[in-house]
Amino acid sequence: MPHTYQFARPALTVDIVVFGLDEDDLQVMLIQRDLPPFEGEWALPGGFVHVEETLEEAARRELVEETGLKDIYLEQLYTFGAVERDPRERVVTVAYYALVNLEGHDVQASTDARNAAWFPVSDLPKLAFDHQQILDAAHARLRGKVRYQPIGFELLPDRFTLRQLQRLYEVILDRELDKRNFRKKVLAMEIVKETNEIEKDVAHRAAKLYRFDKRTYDRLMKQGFNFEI
Amino acid sequence: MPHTYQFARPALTVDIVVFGLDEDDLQVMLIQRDLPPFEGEWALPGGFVHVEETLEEAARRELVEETGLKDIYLEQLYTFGAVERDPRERVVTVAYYALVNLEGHDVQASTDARNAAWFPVSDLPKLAFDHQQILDAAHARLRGKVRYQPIGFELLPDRFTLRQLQRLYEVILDRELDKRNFRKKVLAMEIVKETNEIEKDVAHRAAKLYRFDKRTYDRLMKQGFNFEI
DNA sequence: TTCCTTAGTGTGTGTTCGACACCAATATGG
DNA sequence: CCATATTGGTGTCGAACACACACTAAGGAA
Repeated sequence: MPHTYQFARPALTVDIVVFGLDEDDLQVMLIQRDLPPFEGEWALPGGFVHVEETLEEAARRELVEETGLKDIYLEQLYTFGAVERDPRERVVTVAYYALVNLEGHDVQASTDARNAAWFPVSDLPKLAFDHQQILDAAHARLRGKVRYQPIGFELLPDRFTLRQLQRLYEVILDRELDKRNFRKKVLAMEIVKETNEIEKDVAHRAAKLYRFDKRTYDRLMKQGFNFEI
Repeated sequence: MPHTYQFARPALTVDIVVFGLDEDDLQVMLIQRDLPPFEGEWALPGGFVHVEETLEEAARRELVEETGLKDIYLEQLYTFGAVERDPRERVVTVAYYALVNLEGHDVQASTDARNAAWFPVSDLPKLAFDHQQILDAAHARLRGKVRYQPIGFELLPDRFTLRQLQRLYEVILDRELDKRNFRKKVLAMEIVKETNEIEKDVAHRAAKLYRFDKRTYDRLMKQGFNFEI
């Protein structure tokens, strides 16, 4: 069923940078390509935008198809339109980034006959197309955003310890933070609430579990704040 | 010369929100449409992306064609992809925003047989398509960005007074700032340099003219800073 | 020369940032 | 059961910064 237009049109795709938090690493979900070009190389999940779906719908659809991930935090990153970024033809891609916590979501590493896997951002394989550039942009955005928005909670399980939250920030910012100052700051902005529960099955003193205060969280998410920790 | 593809493709356009600074208002450049749909209504400058040009090239080309503006500060804003945003067919648009100073650039209000004009953001006509939404997003971005990047200098002439700079910030942030604290802060970050010149033709004490220190400016532009004034 | 308008300048107070060290609780292993 | 290893949890002090605030200086206009 061919479609004809008066002027040539670039193809339009979405690509998604999915960040996940491991015990001590920031990870990214990659797909091994089973078709040329770049056959066998690793690439970001993504695909063509259908005419009857929005960009975000396309991103969510591709995520489910290729990785099984759904109902996750997703945000538009940037649109990449270099003329030669795909060797076959002109392809413009709208990049999104996603945050998931590796414990909560059931990640089917392989669906759609493709090979999917997590890689630590600090040790990535060579990526197809300009996907390294897209990933760098997403990482930079994450680092920048964390300073003025309470982003990143999506990377943690529902109940978490303050230590986990701190490590999240340390991994994203790539530097160590002072424990006392961190706790002071986080508690002061009232973004988390103590629960009655404590950690289980740890070989040391168990930490209290916290959860976000959704109200404060959403408010700060909108108006921004200053997290120069 | 028709072009045929196996699957239907959305059309791809760029739209540009051009901000300019008047004596006391933040303004936006709009184009009056001479074709349906929305014939006669005002819209953002923009147009189709050609297959052999990048997105930014398309934005700059359309700006020259429709407003005569060139060599200006331009930054990608967001990509809008709602299915029904154009009543004719599926059109995805990559929005950019631009900053110019109204004194420096020779703005041909009308080129390309179209009617172009500046409007204060506080008093806009009804806009075609979803352009009001795009404009709101650009305005929000400008307000947000001004807090952590020395953006906005592009809105001023080459030499300017600190009073002008302050009014720029006041207009963007939409609140009054303390003169002494403002000057203290701006001078402390060494982003501007005093010149030997002073204002001319003013009916009161003439102010010193300043210009940016390009080195500091570019550095802060990259690494960001904190402008919670 | 008087008046009007904007330019230009400094201090003090409260708040926040950032550096820094020790005891508490629990599991493990001898 | 005692020792040890590991992480949890807490407070203070000095420095830097944010913010509120009011008067004199300069120049043109009437």
